[in-house]
Amino acid sequence: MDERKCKILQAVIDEYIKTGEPVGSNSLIKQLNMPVSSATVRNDMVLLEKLGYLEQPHTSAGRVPTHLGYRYYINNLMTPKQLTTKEKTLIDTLLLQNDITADSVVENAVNVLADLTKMTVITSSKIPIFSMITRVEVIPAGRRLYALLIITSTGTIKNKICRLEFDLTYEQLNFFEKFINDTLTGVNIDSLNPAMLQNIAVALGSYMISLSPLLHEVYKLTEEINKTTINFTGEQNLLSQKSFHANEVVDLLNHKNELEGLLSTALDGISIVFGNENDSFAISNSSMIMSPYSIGSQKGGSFGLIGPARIDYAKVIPYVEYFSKSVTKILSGIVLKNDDDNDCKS
Amino acid sequence: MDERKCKILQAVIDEYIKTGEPVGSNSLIKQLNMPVSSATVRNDMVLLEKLGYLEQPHTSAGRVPTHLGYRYYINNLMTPKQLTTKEKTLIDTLLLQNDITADSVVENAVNVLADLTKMTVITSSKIPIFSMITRVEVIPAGRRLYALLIITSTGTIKNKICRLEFDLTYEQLNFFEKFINDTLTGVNIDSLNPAMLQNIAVALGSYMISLSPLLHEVYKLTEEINKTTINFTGEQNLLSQKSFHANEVVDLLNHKNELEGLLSTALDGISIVFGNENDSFAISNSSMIMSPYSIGSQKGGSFGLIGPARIDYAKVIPYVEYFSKSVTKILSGIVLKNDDDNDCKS
DNA sequence: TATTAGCACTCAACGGCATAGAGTGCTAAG
DNA sequence: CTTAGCACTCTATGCCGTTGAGTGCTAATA
Repeated sequence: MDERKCKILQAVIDEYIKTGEPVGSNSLIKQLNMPVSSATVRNDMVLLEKLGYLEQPHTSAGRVPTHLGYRYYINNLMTPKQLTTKEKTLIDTLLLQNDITADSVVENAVNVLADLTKMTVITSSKIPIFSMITRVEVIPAGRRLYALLIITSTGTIKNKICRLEFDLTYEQLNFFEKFINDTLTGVNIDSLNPAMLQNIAVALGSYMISLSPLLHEVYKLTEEINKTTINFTGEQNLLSQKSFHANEVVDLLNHKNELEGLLSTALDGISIVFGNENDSFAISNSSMIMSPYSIGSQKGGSFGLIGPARIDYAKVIPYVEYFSKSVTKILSGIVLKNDDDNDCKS
Repeated sequence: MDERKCKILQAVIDEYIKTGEPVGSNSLIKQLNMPVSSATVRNDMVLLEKLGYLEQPHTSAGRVPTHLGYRYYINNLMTPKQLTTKEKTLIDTLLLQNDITADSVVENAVNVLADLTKMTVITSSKIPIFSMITRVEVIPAGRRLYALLIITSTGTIKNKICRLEFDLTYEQLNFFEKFINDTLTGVNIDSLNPAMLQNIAVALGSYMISLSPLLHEVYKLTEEINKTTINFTGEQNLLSQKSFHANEVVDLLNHKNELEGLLSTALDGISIVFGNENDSFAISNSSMIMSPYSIGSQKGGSFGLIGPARIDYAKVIPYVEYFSKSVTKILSGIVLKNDDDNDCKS
């Protein structure tokens, strides 16, 4: 891979990303005004094809990048278009417009990212994993109906309404609320498990029979908070990609679980997957750019941008990097703020 | 419109719904073994075309129903395929699997309906309009953070986290919670308005300055509950319709507001709209079957099934009718149940 | 008068065929 | 190692001609 071959590979991919058409030797030298002839370029392209970086749709067509080609391009050739300070301040403003709870930060960020890049964004969020229970509330909401509410240190509120088989007295409810808050406040929400639940039930003492159904519902609610949530934004952007069939897209969107698996493999920094390389992400000629975000030193989730393989990586990757960093910073700030002073009642 | 012409129109539409291909006079007499010749059928078809019930894609093609044709078919010709008792009991079971709150009933029903009919279902839900406030809770959730919670008589729980500019004391909070519940419990949620809010703020007396921001947030939350929500289910079913372009579908899904307007026009019983007949519902060759549901005597919302114009109306309409009735019944039951005995604290 | 057999006509769909053009690989010369 | 030149390949495009389903019209029939 001498310098000229690199230049040619880069030019082919740049051009292909721009036009979506196979790139031939002639159009290449015209556009690049290289001091060599098209024949030379052709010879080099044969080599690049042997190396697996390019391929031909058919004999008499130009060259198209392979996944390997894209990877080489991303790692060695492209010059990322760094964000301007103007863009950065715009993003900063947009990201801070909804910074009260961790959930809302991520949700908002994903929207902004999909909007700015005109791509489809997918997030898997594990935020609850390192949040603590801040408060549990039980509120009568009708005949034998009770609303349960859990608030976590990252600002997540989750509620649920449940129907019991019998009525509870005011006294029972009061006891339960005090008991459950004494027991669970400050507990990490992912540390709860059936065994622990059993112990807590026993600790209810004489109230066990009447209150353990409610306890069980609380547990079920924590389980729900615990689930990794996965969300799409900007699906329209995928559907309006004319190179994709609606059916493929629908298929993709229906396989959230596989995508979650993929996203969870995202290592620090940017990683990229191509469709067909991987069974769980199978729209042909598509790719996903992934990056995780964290809270403090712990992993908080990841987001991935999905689009055709010929994404403008040079432009999009800096975006993803900046978002990953910003979201991490904002989330870490929120945890600090909320832990800071949590006792306004004192 | 003599009897034979009706039979022919019906046969054309039945056949077209089944195959999606224009129907010709020959295939018609074969399939229908009518005691007349194809020439006679042709003569009749010319008439049906003049009446506006049929049209030809081009001169040498068979006939295709027009919107007018479908309407005539639906109103006069088709024989609805009534649901069997088996189907009814299945639906009943499915509908009752989540009957705790009004919201969950509707959400569940829409899912089941989309699933059974393999179509896209859209709901506009006005449930909150006739629900009363059952309880308002304010829960400290971090530094200057407060979780607000409103529970309504139909089981809707809506929460929101808000950040205030200053800390509140335990005493202030306690006062607010008692005050706001005394003031708002039993109030219809759509009867709140800015003027009323003003009065309540004044009634806060010496607490007004410190607590009116919180009051304002409560009001904003009621406004949010009040909004007509509109939801899609089974979008995949639309996208996999090969007669629709992905772009059209995306367009449609992005125009929730127009659809809400359309849905709100749904009168009692079934109504049907065709695409292109109406600007706000513009996928060509599509149609929507709508029906409202109620709670007691008040309108609760509507749902609409969206699909190609050649829906199997005879099959789908009875479904929609049955759902409309069932949901109405279940919702009315919930309101009764929840109003029944609302004072377990006594 | 309503029906029908017969027939000429229309038009989309399909396949075959020639052409144009972009691009290639190879070869031989610089 | 580079390049001019050339034969070759293959898609895309457009132009028939054919096929077949379906039509409308007419004249004969019940």
